Amino acid sequence: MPELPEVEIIKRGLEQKVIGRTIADIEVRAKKLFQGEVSLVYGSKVVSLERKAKMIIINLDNNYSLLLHLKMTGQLIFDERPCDLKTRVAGGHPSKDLRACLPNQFTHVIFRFKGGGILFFNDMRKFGYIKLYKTVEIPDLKVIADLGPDPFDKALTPEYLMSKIVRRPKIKIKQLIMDQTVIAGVGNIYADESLFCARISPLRIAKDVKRTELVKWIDCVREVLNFSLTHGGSSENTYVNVECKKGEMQNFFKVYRQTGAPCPVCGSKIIRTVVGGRGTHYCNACQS
DNA sequence: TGCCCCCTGCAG
DNA sequence: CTGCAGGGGGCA
Repeated sequence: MPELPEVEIIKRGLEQKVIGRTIADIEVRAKKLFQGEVSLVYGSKVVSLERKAKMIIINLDNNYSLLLHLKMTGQLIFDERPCDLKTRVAGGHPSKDLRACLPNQFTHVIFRFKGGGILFFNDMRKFGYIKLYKTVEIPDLKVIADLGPDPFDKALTPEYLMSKIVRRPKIKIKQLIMDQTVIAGVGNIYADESLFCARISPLRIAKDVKRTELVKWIDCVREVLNFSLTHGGSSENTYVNVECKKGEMQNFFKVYRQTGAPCPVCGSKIIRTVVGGRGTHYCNACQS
């Protein structure tokens, strides 16, 4: 579900809530979604958070780190209530905002903090995960080490993209920009929206995309991601922030899931097709 | 490089 | 009922 803006918003929200708090208890309801020995985490304090592509890393003060991926439907919800660590019963009722998120049959992992505060990991489709590693191991994990630059990183240049394209002469531009080893954090929504912004068809063979178009696309992807960040991310489906609030970006989609609707630029109908097994939306008149 | 799959819910 | 869903690993 969440792509770069949504994960970034969750990460920023979590920073405000959990940095400096001590993890007293972890309740793992779905074993599959938590890999590692929970007791290694008990008594450790959260020192910092990082986002890498669509992953969140929670660094602890005992030389361990938690690596989280929300995949399609993961949610991280923070509840300020105090909690009895023996009975695992929270005091009082969740706030009105949280009620829609807490806890439900999709709550698979629950962190309880010393002195109060509960973090819920919900995931309807159970694709997400939390994994415990030694902090020093994180940079060498394949899923981290292989990542391309963040879209806002100055290392993302047309020359860099062209260097990636050379090795894969048949790849379509949309598949290229969704490859996390090329660019970290762009998923289906922002691939479609950024390509529309740059007037590049998602079906174009990447090697046929001109340098000037790549320059435009880099501007566009940054613009689209920033726009989404300022509008709270996309909540077309299950995305909510740590306070269980939806974003508004879905109200501003120009092509994504707008099949049959008029193109906001030229009025012709938005088309849906499939690229790399993913629903792909574009304007055949504006994008070539 | 393309397809299947993990899992569950929802729209048509 | 079928098809679809924003991720991405594993397989041929």
